[in-house]
Amino acid sequence: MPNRIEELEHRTRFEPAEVEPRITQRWLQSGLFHPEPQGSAAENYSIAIPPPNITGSLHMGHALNGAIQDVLIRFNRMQARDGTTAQPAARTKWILGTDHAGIATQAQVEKALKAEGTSRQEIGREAFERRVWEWREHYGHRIIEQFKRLGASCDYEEERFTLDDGYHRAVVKVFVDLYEQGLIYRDRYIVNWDPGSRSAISDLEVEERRETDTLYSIRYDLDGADGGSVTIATVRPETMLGDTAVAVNPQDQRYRELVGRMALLPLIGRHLPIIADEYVKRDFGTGQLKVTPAHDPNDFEIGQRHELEQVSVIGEDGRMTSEAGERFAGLTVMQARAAVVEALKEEGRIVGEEPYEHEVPYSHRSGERIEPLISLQWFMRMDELAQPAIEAVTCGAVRIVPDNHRRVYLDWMANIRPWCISRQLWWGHRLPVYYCQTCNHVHVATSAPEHCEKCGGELRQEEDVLDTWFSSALWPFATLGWPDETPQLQAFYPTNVLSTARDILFLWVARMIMMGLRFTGQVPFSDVYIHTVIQAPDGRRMSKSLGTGIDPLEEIERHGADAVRFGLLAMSSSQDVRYSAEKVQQGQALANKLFNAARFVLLKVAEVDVTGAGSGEIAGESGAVESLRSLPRPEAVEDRSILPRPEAVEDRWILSRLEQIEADTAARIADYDFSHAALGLYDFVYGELCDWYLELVKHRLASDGSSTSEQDRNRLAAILLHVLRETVAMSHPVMPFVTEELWSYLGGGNELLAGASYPCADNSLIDPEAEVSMERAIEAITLIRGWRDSVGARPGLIVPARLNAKGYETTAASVARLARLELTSAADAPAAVVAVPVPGGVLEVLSEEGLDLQAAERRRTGERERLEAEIERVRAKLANERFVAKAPEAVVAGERSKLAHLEAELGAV
RNA sequence: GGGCGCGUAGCUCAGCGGGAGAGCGCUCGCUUCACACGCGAGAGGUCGCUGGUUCGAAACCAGCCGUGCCCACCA
Repeated sequence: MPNRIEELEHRTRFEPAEVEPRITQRWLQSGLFHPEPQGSAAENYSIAIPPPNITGSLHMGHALNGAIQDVLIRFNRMQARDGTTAQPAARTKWILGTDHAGIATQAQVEKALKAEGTSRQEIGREAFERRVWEWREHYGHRIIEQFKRLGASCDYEEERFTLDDGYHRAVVKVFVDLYEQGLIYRDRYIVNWDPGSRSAISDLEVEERRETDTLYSIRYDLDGADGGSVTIATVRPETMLGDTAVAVNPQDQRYRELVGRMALLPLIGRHLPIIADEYVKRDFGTGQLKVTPAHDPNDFEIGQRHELEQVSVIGEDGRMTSEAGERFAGLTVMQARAAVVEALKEEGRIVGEEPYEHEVPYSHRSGERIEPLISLQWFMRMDELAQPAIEAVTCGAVRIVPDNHRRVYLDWMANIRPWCISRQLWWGHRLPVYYCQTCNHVHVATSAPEHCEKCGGELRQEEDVLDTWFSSALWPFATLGWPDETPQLQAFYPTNVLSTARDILFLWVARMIMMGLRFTGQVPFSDVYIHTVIQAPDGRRMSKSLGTGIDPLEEIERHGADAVRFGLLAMSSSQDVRYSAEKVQQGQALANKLFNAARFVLLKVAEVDVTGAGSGEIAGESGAVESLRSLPRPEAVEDRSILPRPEAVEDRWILSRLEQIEADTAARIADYDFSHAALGLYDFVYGELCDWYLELVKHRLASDGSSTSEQDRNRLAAILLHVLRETVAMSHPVMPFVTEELWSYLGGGNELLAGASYPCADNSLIDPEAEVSMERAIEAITLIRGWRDSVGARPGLIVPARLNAKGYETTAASVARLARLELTSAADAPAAVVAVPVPGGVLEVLSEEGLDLQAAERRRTGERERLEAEIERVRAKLANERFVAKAPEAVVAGERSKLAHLEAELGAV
């Protein structure tokens, strides 16, 4: 041990690049991340990672969410290993895997093929699929490696893939079951057609862009001898070739007479019935609308209501079809638009043109403009699935954090629409649907039937694959072996929390809840945590295409994984936040500070140890240091011998602060308040432990031994080691690498910190019989003065805490201000002292318990009493007639709801 | 159009009923034997605007302005 500590002498900095790979190795070899499936999900803790795309590379969102989940996982793993409980250790598992990402992956491989001068059509489906699998073998694990660099403690030994064999079985079973239950069906429907990928894509993959186009007003003549015309407005004149009606609002007096007559479609000459439909807005344009059921979703619905013909003039390749007429067939949509306008102008039919700004749909994936088209697709009916998923959230079986997203979820679910689940791709789960080549009979089955059950004819499997989100929706249970009742499923399903960004709340989260309930009868997770979105430093969205992305891996390279984790967690406060390199820097500084504080203590303590003495009174037979090292944790803490001498106020103070920060950090992590958890650690380590406590205590460790007894030095060494160990252990979920490294010196064994137990706040260290009294505080001041004088430091401020006229306790800072006004040197300090300065001019109040007053108050009264006091206050306010009469309705209502809230909280305590 | 955020020091953000704060940046001074990824001392703010509630508002309420995100079928 001494040798190892000596080597610290020269490591004056924490070097992530040197430490991280070494630590990662140890973790991976330890098997700590791979729990055996035992016990029930209620006893265990699990998180299913949002599976990154195999095409993906770690971006800021992954890094943040990775850090968040890892904090939860590590924190809970450390809870689970708490040796103080008699129960068998619970298991903690972070379920890992990747998503096959249909469109994105296919696009990647197609790009590669193109570079080789070929195409998927050319090589055929089978060869193409082989190519994609090869691609996946090569590149598909990159992102997993990147998660390792982040320090993410996933179960790397059981990596799943949304397209592996077992997973496919789950997907097929779900499809077949839902088909048999009548929820999956085939229909002609207008879909968002992406000409780029030649596939239908979901509403959720459509991105609207604001563009300025021309709004044309076009005159259509009426059929009949009496002349007359209607004027319609459109930004897409090319679609008029597919018009099959003209519509007006039924309430529109102006056009009563027109309904039932016919208009003539210019250029084509088709007869268009004039119909009345509520959809038409009377005040837009002329209030006369052209209806193109085949190329506009709204018109499609109007068409359904009025049984209109559907004329498709745009094909799946994004070009005009023969239905558009010889003149236009084969043109691209934009070419056709110009040609149609020109033709109409020749006929003098354009009666108005104005610039018009509107939203134009683009494919999220291919970037091409969406063409709404009619095609034959597979759909899933959602209303029946949605109902239980709505109840799960309203009754609290699934808790959405922060809860303002609840309403968004519920609103969306209440208005849910059928889901188009088929995609015209080659990469994905091919639908388990088989068509008879002879009689067209449709078979849906888990395994391919040999012949048509009706006519015995040849069968051919559906070409389409399922929307990627179909398989993702099964993630939390399909990864654990469902539909088999595996031990994994039993031990880890349902999972505890799903952490994700809010943009896939519907795309993914809602669907997992629906599928989980339908197929397992249980919610897939009890909490949904919606994390912050990190924007680029300039406030724009971080995106590769905008060039605003910041690569987290580069940041890790530069500052270390701990620093990046700390920074991201510290940033994750509100809904959107800008990336702040400074927070990462702050994290780096903290890692280094912690490292050096530990180094200092270890080197000093080693000296103390060498002097060897130690007395039985302190900590058993040998010196405090040795005994502390060898003792397992709980005993060490409960060993009263490490309690400080009553007069050592600063010891009592740091120990009580330690207990407080432990309680706070644990509570913050449990509350998903990661930024305060991280920043709280920073404040403690910097502001209290290093700036203040270590500075105060230095002279007591001085090796010349002039000012302190050997006994005190031993005792102090024990306290220092204790504080340091707990601080390091407590910081581990946020900064796993430095802390693991330090644990190899502090841990007293070969145990990894990742597998150790989380320190729990322990009030036994705050001995009620040894409260810091006024007299003792004075002694503390004497001590501090002595130290200050000995190092020649400037006089600090030493002031009393006091109550103001109203009886409120003043805060530390207000005391500071008072002190600054009234005192200029320590010599003027009043005799009764309960507050002391810390470097930098900030004051920390030492109460009679040696703590800050609020914390002391909390401990004294307890949570229940605090709530009761709060409730009493609010009740009194509501009982005040003047208040109720004069305050705005909303204020009173606010107080009432606050009261209700507090009462509920009290009930929960 | 609806919903949800955010506007506090030059920058990024805490604070959310009684003191205007942190990190970074800036100025000055430190080879103080854990740490220059450090230590000490400073400068810097009508807490977006207007009203209201209150003994007291950066914080609570209303309205406005600015800004960002999500959802939505207005041709």
